[in-house]
Amino acid sequence: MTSVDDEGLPTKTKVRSFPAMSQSFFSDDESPATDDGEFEEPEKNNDDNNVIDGDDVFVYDDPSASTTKSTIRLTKPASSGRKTKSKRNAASGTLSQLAAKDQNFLYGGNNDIPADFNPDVVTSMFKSHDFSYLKLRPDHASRPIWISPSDGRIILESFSPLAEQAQDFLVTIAEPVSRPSHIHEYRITAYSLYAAVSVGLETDDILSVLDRLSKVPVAPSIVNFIRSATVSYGKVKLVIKHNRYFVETTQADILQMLLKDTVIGRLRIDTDKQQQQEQQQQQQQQQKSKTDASKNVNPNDVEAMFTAVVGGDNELEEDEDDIDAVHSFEIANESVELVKRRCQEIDYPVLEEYDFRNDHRNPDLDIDLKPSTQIRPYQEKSLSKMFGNGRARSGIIVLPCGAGKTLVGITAACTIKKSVIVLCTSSVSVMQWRQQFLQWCTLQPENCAVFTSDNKEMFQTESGLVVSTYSMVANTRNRSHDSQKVMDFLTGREWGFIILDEVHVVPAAMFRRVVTAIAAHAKLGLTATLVREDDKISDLNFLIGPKLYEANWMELSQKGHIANVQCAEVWCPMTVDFYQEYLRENARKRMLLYIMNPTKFQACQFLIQYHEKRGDKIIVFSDNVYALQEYALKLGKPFIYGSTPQQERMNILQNFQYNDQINTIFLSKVGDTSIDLPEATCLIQISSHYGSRRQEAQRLGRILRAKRRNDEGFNAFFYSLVSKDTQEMYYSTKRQAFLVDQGYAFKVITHLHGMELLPNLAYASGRERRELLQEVLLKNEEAAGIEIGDDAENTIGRGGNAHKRFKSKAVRGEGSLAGLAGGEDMAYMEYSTNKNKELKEHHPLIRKMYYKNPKK
DNA sequence: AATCTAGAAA
DNA sequence: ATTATTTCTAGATT
Repeated sequence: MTSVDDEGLPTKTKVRSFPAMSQSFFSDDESPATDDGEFEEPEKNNDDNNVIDGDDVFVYDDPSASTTKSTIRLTKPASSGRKTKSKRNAASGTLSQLAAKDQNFLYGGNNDIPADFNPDVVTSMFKSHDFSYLKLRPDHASRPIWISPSDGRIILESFSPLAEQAQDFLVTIAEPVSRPSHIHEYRITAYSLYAAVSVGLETDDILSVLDRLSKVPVAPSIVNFIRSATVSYGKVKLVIKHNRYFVETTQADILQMLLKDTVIGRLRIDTDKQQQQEQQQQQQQQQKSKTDASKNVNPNDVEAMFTAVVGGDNELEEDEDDIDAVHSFEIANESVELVKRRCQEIDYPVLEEYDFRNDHRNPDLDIDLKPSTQIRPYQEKSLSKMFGNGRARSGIIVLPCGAGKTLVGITAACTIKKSVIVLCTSSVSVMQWRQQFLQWCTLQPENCAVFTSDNKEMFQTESGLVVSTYSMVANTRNRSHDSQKVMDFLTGREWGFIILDEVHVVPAAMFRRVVTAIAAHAKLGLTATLVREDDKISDLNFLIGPKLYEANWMELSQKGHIANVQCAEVWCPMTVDFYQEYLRENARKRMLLYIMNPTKFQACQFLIQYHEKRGDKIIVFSDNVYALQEYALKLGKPFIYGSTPQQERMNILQNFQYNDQINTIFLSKVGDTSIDLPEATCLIQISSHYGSRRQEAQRLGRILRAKRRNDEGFNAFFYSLVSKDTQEMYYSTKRQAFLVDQGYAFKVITHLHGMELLPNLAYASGRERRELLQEVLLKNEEAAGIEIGDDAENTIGRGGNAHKRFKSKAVRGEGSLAGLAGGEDMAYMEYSTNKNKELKEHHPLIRKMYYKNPKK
């Protein structure tokens, strides 16, 4: 059953590529091991290897026994609570790491943790701790979770009868870390607890439910952690009054504490004299005491701080007089972010709730869902987290693409019924949001304004909806006159509600400005992928609010809300020629070589043909524009990339959607965002942006909304084509991490059965392959800055980009322009011969060395 | 009014 | 540690 196509590959390569995926354990449908004693290795069933549709087309690598074993060992102490010494040496990792095929070791050479292992992803929980002292409860088998006493990590057995309830509960109190099929991992953090309490759970509820579900008694360390994290919640509020921000608390001692805080105290600003409120005098007093305190007290000296607070008799007396009074001080709009961040650090996360029903200062907006609008259960669930106590809570809702994020936002807006502002990433989605609003609810078009570069409207009524882009609002550079007018309008009023589409972009320095620029009582962030490759994602906690709800992709797919997707990674061996060059070139040039790998091209061609026959609509993604054009032109398929004019794009997309003859399109990065793609059922990825998990997930999302999803046994397909033994394999693993955490299992396909038999297979002959190689090398030279006039391919593309390139060429001199006019073939010839010479000049010994050290 | 260009930013 | 590619807007040009 297993067949590996290793023809023509260096021996070294063959050996190193053999260890296969370890996630087979998780993707197997066999029931996981029980709790009594040793885990049993799941029986390997070779028939199960052929997963896709039962067709005899794809052959997968057999899971290697050793890898599987180490995987199983790891899960055991997690679910049973018993950990023995012998198990500590197993490689460690989060479940995501375990579930993903661990390709890192391909480069590490052994099973030790490679040096480039990301410590954020992998914890040493199973490696350095011994939990065998924990006593299992007699009825542990019927309890589904286990909690690590050291770091609040929770392991859930998702096959337990109680799993579904437990999952609902855990999603509320903890962050989902990884949710493959059998074992789920969560983590309790201060912020997740804050979110839990903010949706209405009491400390004792949390503890008692945890205790009921846990296989071992909940450790005192965890109990303490939960108690201390939840006790200070909700004491500090941030409210907007007349478009200004106030920090509020009912407890004077907390106010004292905040004012004495080194960060927050300084950010307090004097409240306007005209705006005097009853607590004005109090504030002055407190300010005095604050300055006193900060004079005398070294902020680093906790002891002194404490006595300063306790010793301040006069304030305390005052406070006792009016316990019910609200103490507050004003902060500037710009300081909001700082204050929120600081409050979180000192464990007094600010509460941002909007009591919209009792807000009579801001005019209501006449907006309601149309009666025909249906809300799905999970959408309702996410909204119930937001409006849990009759108020609007700021936070983030995470739903996969195609699951109806827009409708969630609209429903929330219809609940609050105040002026709404929607921000999204591109002007295309601006129009979509507007259209969706008009489609799903009773909002009148005159209440609905759009603010983009070529459309600057304001609503004339006293309340309404504005849709805009982040860059439009965040822009600080010179604005046009109209733009400035609209901006003044946006910043000069109070907004009831702000919807931030694709929130994961917000933490970027530029986009976070919008959060401070616009005063909104309630904020809702929507996203499918709450991950970034930098560490800024946690900033969302104080920029917007806690994560209110995160859908389980697998669950939605099982219930038919999103399509069921088969993910596969196709390993394409490099041809000998290409691998030789690959080993020789520097990192930058290597990329083109592994993307243009002829085997990969063939695999792509084969997959397209196979799926077109099945009647699938196929999208091929390539980040690299050169490769995109080469592939598309060679296969005679339409393609869209950045500089494809709008008209052309529409044309191609329309054809793709309705024309039976056009079943495949090629897309560059533009397909990731900003294009409203018609539905596709198959997706092939030939090149991608390094290790971006977000991009991978976003691309997968393109096939989740397929209408045929409810057909019996319908599957959508997601292929990632990877050149074997190249950098690409490493990136590929990183990219998949998010999806693997969502429970997707990537199958590894090492051989596409019948590919060689494909008629008119591209690059079947050695001559064609060499020509391609030369072309690619030529392209490399050009990219490195050598002037040659080989840009002819680009002009064939449907892009308006052509002129751009011509222009840049023209600057370089008349000679290259002449080449463009018709001499390009000559250029090819010339460089081809040069390359050939270079090839021969390499000493055989040197080549051998490269084989030995493929990393170099 | 459409189209292009530059600069910034992701 | 960082490229390449793409987007966005405002303003100039046709």
